[in-house]
Amino acid sequence: MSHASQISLTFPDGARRDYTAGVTAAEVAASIAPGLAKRAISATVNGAHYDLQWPITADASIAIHTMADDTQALELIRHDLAHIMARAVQEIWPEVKVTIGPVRDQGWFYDFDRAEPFTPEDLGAIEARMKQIINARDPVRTEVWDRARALAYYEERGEPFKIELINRIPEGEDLRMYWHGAWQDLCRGPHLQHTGQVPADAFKLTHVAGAYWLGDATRPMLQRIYGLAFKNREDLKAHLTMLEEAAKRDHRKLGREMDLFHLQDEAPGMVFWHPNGWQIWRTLEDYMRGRLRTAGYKEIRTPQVVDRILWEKSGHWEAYRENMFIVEVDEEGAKEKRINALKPMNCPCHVQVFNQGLKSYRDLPLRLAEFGSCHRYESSGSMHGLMRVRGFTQDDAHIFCTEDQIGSECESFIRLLASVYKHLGFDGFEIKFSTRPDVRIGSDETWDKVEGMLEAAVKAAGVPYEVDPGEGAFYGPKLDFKLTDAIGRKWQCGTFQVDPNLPTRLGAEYVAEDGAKHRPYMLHRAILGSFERFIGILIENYAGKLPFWLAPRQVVVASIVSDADPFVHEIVGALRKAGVRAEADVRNEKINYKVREHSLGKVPVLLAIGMKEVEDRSVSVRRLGDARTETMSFDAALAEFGFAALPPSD
RNA sequence: GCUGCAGUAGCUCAGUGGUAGAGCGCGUCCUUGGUAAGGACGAGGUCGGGAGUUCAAUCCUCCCCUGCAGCACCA
Repeated sequence: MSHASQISLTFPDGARRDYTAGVTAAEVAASIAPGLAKRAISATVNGAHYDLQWPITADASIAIHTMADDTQALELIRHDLAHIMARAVQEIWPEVKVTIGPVRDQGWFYDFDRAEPFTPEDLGAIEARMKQIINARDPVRTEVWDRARALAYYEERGEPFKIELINRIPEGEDLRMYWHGAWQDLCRGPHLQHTGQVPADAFKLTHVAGAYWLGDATRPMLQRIYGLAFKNREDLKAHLTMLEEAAKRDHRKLGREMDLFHLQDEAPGMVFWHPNGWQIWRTLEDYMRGRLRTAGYKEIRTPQVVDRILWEKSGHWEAYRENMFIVEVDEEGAKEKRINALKPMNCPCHVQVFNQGLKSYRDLPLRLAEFGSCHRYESSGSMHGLMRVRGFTQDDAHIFCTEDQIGSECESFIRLLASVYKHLGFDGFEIKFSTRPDVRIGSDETWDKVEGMLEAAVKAAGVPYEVDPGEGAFYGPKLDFKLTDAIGRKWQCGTFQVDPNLPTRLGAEYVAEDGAKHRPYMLHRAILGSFERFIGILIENYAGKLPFWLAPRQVVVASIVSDADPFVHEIVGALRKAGVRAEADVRNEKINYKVREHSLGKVPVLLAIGMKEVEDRSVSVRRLGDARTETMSFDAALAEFGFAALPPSD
């Protein structure tokens, strides 16, 4: 076909070299240095990641990767492992149908269609077979096939999922077929040169779980096998250790150990708070109440059970009924049952408060806050400890304002949120700015205006944000705030949404300077999101070791000998008077036992009191996580812990 | 909601077609011990709920509930 024309490749250091068109990255690497040729694994050409064998036909920028490039190396290793696993599965069970197997965080998965479930023993067998395939150092080859050939091939093999995939690939696009030894799979690549390049001791099949074909709940349920893979054994071990650490932080486990809360069958998704857990809640609520008061919010309280008439007006009955707890009541003398619903959100009730009496523009912005208890019928499979529940309380507020107040309200909200997160131990958070979705209400003009205001406000707050196009609510754009916890997980907690819709539906209006009635904007906003979930996040973030001011039991004063008991009680009394949550431990146990028990109970400070302390009116201080002890005077202890018990302030 | 797995003492878990065990915890007693488990004795279970098979079910079968891992959902 084409005669040998020259192309020019630009390297990361800016150097250019000329090659014959159709040159492969492997050949390019060889032309630079034999050592590089040997170590090369793939190449990035014009920003896209390719195999070494892929021909380069035009001028391009190129970077040759070796195993030293973590991002590319891990992608290739994990991607090849997906194929190797699928091959191993089909070698063991030829009747199993293959589907897709992408790379994901820390590893990969592959979805299979098989009548019998995979067992843990099966995973072991698959893993063993995978190691054989790796050790065989089978070459990885690729070919471009035309559609008809690929369809015929999979038709013959009886692979309906692959056929569907091919039919979903746009006409005219190349179909690439990859061989790992004699086994082949439709794949866009890239891959390593041979299976032996995959480290045989740095992967592990972890578990199997159901997953819908193409993520669609109406399609067949497949079996997804998950694997973890790294460049070497040490990295794998480190990751497994990290997973163990994360499991130790599980708030469900810590919640039991620290006696914070429980859940039981009779009330799925509803939390029974124990004294220790409820103490955390109240500390957090009091703190938030203080922050909201200074920020100019008014706290209100609205009903739990509200007639369906209001939900019909607000649109919830139509759009959200599936998720609502319905309460039917036989009213005296009534022909029909009265239908109520437990409120799933607070906004309609807040509009009712706004609507009482005539509001003037002088009342705006009106910030109505409620620690609003809501109930949502979440699907059974989605509940998870405190993180996803059916009964929860939001730190909710709705700001009724004019259009030109949106910007400044947003800005001060972001400042408040950042300060609260910082106080609660989360330094980092990210902002997602979600813009107009395809399906929406309101004019493009309004959207332009409101989006512009929101964006300007985020910019003014001086915090980085990402635009998430089309992800806004149907009624308006929003900001979502995701904080990062101590082990790098992200949690979406805060939100700020502009809503010109609900005030219209529920008839909110105010009298403006012109004497006419106008529609206010309504801003939905939350900082913590839900108390339940946020407390779960706090527990996991701190691995149960809450900072002093949040800890349910802050100080335990433990006697070493019972002759010290009167002084112990005196200390506890004085600490409580100073605002410290203190408890006495005068049980007939040795001090070793008490130290162990309260350390496991995550009490920040233990004061041990023996006769020495009684004699010079001092305390022996032992702080959580520190085996050293320190002696200080009774008065010094009172001053220190009384101060430490105060909530943080700027 | 879907797929798979699970539910035995307060907790963690073992176990068996003939109505059950350990450790921790709990109670009582002894012990007053100086910074991560002192000792002895004791109490405690309708083996998640219902139905079926069986002479007999905690164990086998079916249904339900709840939980766990994912998937889907999260206006």
